[in-house]
Amino acid sequence: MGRPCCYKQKLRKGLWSPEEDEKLLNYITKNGHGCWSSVPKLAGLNRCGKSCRLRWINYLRPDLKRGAFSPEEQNLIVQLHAVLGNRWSQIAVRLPGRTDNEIKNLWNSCIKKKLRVKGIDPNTHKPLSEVDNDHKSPSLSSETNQEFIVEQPSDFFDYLAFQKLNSSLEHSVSLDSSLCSMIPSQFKIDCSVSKALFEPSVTLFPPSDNTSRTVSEEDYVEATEPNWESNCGGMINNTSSSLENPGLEDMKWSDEYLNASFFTLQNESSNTINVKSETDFNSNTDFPWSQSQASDVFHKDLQRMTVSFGQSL
DNA sequence: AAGCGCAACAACCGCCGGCCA
DNA sequence: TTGGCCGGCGGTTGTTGCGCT
Repeated sequence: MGRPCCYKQKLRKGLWSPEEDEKLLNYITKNGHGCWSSVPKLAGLNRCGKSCRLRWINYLRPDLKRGAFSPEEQNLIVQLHAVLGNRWSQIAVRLPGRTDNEIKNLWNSCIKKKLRVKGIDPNTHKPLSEVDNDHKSPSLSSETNQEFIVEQPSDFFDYLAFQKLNSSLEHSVSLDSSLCSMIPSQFKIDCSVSKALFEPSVTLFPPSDNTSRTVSEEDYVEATEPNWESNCGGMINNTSSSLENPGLEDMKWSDEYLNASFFTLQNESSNTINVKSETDFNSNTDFPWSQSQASDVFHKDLQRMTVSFGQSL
């Protein structure tokens, strides 16, 4: 555990030369990567397999999108971060052509700062003033570099990052019934009794054109003056399935769940904001990776969620 | 021109989980 | 069941380029 790879050999480290890039690119183009540990030897590189893998994934892969992140992409990252936290690889799956490393760097170097300037805590996606008041809250270790760590099962809604109780709704968030049924039983009371209000996904940029967007224009939050009261909102719809399903611990991660929309944001005009389900993403013909790969990722993610909340669903 | 600070990007490190003998 | 190997992930550090003084 933790042993540096290829520690016995004197392998080259640091920046990659154009010659090394060419060797690796040529080799993988012709042969595929196969077992990464054998790639450097076969490609004639004095690098460890891990380094080759990273170079390929983050730089040489032909399906990478080059150039700056668009405002739409940045908004999407913020929205996804609110849901997924620091799971960069999960976020990257939803941004075709972008790598987890790239997104992580953008977040740490740029987006974090922009959110703070706009008075939003990048860890919790709450207004900074609220976060200050929440310092005693055990739910988030915001003072450490372990961002967005859910420490208690009771923080299920913190995990979803839209947590907020409020009775005045203009926008509602309704969990898909199938997802609601996955919520561990100890949270059911929140589903059925309280209106768990969801803060909106924060956007850094106003919609600039009519390109495909995850969030409808009506739901754009004026970033310069965040109006949580009017934009937050929603409740986790309790459904009969969630109440009447007594055997959560026996529940399996069936295709039905995997194909279900993760959740849907609704505003009063019935426009919907879909946080796309894996199925939606898979249907994107531009998506460079296989459906099974993406599905696996989603499956894994959901399993992690259950582990996080100490339940086997 | 030199020095400095900062932002962006690239790469490494340590850990974890899955797989397999 | 156990231990080693491997790939993947997220945090962190190092490097580079640019603007400012």
